[in-house]
Amino acid sequence: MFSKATEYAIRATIYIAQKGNIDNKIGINEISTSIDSPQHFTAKILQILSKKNQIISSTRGPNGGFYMSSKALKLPVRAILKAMNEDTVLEKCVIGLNKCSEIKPCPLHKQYKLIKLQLIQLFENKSIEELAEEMKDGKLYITNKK
Amino acid sequence: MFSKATEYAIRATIYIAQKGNIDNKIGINEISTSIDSPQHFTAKILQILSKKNQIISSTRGPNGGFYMSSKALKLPVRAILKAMNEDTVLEKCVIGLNKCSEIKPCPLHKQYKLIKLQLIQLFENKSIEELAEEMKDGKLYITNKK
DNA sequence: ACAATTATGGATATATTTGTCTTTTATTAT
DNA sequence: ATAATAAAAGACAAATATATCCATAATTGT
Ligand code: FES
Ligand code: FES
Repeated sequence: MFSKATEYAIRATIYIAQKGNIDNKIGINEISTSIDSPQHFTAKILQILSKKNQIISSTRGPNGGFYMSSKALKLPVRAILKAMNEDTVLEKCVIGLNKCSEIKPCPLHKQYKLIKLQLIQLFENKSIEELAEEMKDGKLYITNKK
Repeated sequence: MFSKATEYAIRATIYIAQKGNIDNKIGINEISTSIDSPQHFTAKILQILSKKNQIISSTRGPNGGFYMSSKALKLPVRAILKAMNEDTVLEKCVIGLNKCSEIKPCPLHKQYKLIKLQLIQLFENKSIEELAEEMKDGKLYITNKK
C-alpha cells in the first residue's frame, strides 16, 4: 500500500512521539534500531519530515536528536502521508485511472469509495499523539525485533 | 496501492472479459489503446496472466489474440492480484511490520483489519465476469481516453 | 578554544519498476 | 509452400525506490 519510506516515516514518527520530548531527544541510531529500519535511509526520511514539513524537530550536537512539538503531536497520521507525497493513495483510483470520480467511475469505484473513506478516516481522525499514547500499555508494536 | 503492472493487468483482463471470446479474440494493440496502457509492457503482463496462471488465454497468428475461458471468467479479481504477486497488499501490515497479526499488532491494526477485510471481500466476492457484465451499460470506465 | 557528539548534505551504489525495441515462433489464409 | 499475422521472448533503456558511505556543519560540555 505504501512505500518503505512512508512505512518507516510512520513508525519513526510514532516512536519519537512516544519516547522523545524537548528534554529527551532521540538519536537516529536508537530510532532505527528500535523500529528495525535502515539507519541512513531513515535519517533521510526524518530530514523530509523535519525540513519544510514541520512534523518532527531536531537539534544537532551532544544530547541532540529528534523530538516533536506539542503542536506537531496533534497532527493526524495523514500529515505524514502528505509530507511523504503518498497521500495520493487516499485519492487515487484503485485500478489506476487518472482520476477517481463519480463522473467516470471504474468498475470497482462504487464499492471502493466506501473503503477509501474509511482509510481516510483512519489516517485523519487519529492524531500521532493518540497513537503514541495507546502504545504505552506495551501491547502494540512498531518493530519486528523481539 | 497497486503497481502499474497490476493496475494494467486488472484493466486489461476486464477489457478482454468484456469484449473477447473464443471466436473473437482481441489483439494487444486494441487492448492497450482501449485501456490506455503502454503496449509492450501490457503484452508482458498478459503473458504472466496467460502462462502458468490461466486467467487469460491466447493464440498466435491471424485472428489470434486474447480471450478468456468461461471457467476463467468465474475467477475473482483477486486471482489477478495473486498472479501478479500483489495479493500481499491484502495481507500486509499497513505500516510495514513483517507480519500483520493479533499477536503483535501495530497501533493501526485494530482499525485497519476491518478495512482490510472489506478490501479482501471487494476482490474476492466479485468475479471478473460480473465486473465485465456491469460495464455493458456504458457507465463504467477502464480507460483515461475520452 | 577544543574535542566530542549528532544531525545534515552530498555522492554513490544497488535493486526494482516501468517502458521500448527487435527478433523469434506459432498460426492462418492464400 | 508461402506470405501475412499476431503473440512470445529477449535485450535493452530509463526512471524510481531503496540503501550505504563519507564529509560537513552545528551544538554541547570541558
Ligand atoms: S474511479 Fe476507480 S476507484 Fe474511483
Ligand atoms: S499489524 Fe499492522 S496492520 Fe496488522
